[in-house]
Amino acid sequence: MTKHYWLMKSEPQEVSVDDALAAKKATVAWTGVRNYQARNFMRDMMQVDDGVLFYHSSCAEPGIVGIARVASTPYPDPTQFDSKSKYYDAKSRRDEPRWQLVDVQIVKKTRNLTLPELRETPGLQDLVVLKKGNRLSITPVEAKHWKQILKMLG
DNA sequence: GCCAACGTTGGC
DNA sequence: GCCAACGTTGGC
Repeated sequence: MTKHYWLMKSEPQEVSVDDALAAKKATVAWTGVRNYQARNFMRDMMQVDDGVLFYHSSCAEPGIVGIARVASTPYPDPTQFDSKSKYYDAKSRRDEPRWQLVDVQIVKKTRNLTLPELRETPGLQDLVVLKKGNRLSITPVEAKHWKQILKMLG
């Protein structure tokens, strides 16, 4: 099957690229997604070894801060069953989990390729995350954009 | 803190 | 099924 590419947003105050790097095998479970479209990307589209742009959002300097990969097949997000978690979902049942996630492994920390820099780069206008009003925490990235961004990050 | 944009909920 | 109200995201 064809390899896909993704941009995944994380708030650095929750899980930064450094937090992910410090984790065992530089791998984190992508917990907390509670949007159906983003979930569907993880559940239905992602495959092990898909490319991931690790993006910091809701912070002083939003931007791409690392290259990562999808490191697992989809499985139920454990936080949906944890009543102490802010991601707890009382309507989700163990025999029919509502929220699925994948593990994401950092391949390389990069410089911060900032949002303004992305916006002014010719050729990246169609990057989904740059579209007006976009709020999706996981967006597909076209192969040509992936290649261009990797080149920019050296 | 503001607010545009969008998703979800629930009354009808 | 419609749609107003409400909640959330996320840049600024």
